[in-house]
Amino acid sequence: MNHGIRPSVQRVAIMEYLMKHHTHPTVDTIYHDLLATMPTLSRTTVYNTLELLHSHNAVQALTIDSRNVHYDGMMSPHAHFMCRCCGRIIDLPMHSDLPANPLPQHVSRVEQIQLNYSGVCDECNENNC
Amino acid sequence: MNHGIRPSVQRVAIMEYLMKHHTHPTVDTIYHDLLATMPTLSRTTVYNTLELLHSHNAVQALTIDSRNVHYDGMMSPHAHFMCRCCGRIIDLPMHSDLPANPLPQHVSRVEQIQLNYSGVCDECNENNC
DNA sequence: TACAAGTTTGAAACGATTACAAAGTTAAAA
DNA sequence: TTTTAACTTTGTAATCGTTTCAAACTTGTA
Repeated sequence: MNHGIRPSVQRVAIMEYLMKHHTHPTVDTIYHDLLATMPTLSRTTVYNTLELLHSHNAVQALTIDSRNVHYDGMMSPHAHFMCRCCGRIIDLPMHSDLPANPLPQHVSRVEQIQLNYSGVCDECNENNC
Repeated sequence: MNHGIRPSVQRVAIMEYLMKHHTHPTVDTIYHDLLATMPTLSRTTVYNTLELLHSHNAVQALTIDSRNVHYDGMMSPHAHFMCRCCGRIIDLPMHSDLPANPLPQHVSRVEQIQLNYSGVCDECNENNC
């Protein structure tokens, strides 16, 4: 559960935040939400911790949004959809057990796979936003 | 071929650059390379043009790299691999005709799909970089 | 209790991208 | 042609997510 990472108060709070909220938050969202209960929290700590968690494979760093990185505490294989209107990111099942293994040419090690969809979500489509 | 876009000198140069170079360049790479032959080219024009081409589905905007957007003039379905050491992005075949159609729940319109791998490329693995 | 290693913090720097207004270009009407 | 309006390019300045860095703080261990 702690992935060999020393569990400081801040790190635990950030990891718990990601386990609880499956909203694919950005650094800033996490920072602002946690600030309510941890008034001394620094944005840098959030950056550092997410980088640490990511490098220990405890969280995913989603690059679906070119504007900023989103984080995801759910590590089981699934895809993501981002609505280009409201920006929301939602989880999608990943049917096919994707081409992970037959190691592609020129590639020695595959460490991460992301399957990203984008378009318009139901809600935005109705509000033709 | 021109996707309903008025073909200014700059736009044609940028589109041709992407058709010729399958290196998934960033805005800055395109800007610098074209500057050699178009000394008055502005970085803003490159941004504007790529946004225009992208919105007309003439090019892909790859979000595989959280640092900056890369562009790809090849529109046939294929996946990408980015080496975390050298940063190079290479094309991979996309075997399985991916889950595009059975429209996922909560999604009204899928406009783009990206399948992104990352890890270490052969070359970097040898130079254990 | 003291020290060293590790962690957090906040300010400053960085760099990709966007906003904006002025100058330039193009196309079509008169 | 000439005029005019619409479109395009340009360069500067602003924005904002992220990184850098050093000082202050905390923790575990000697």
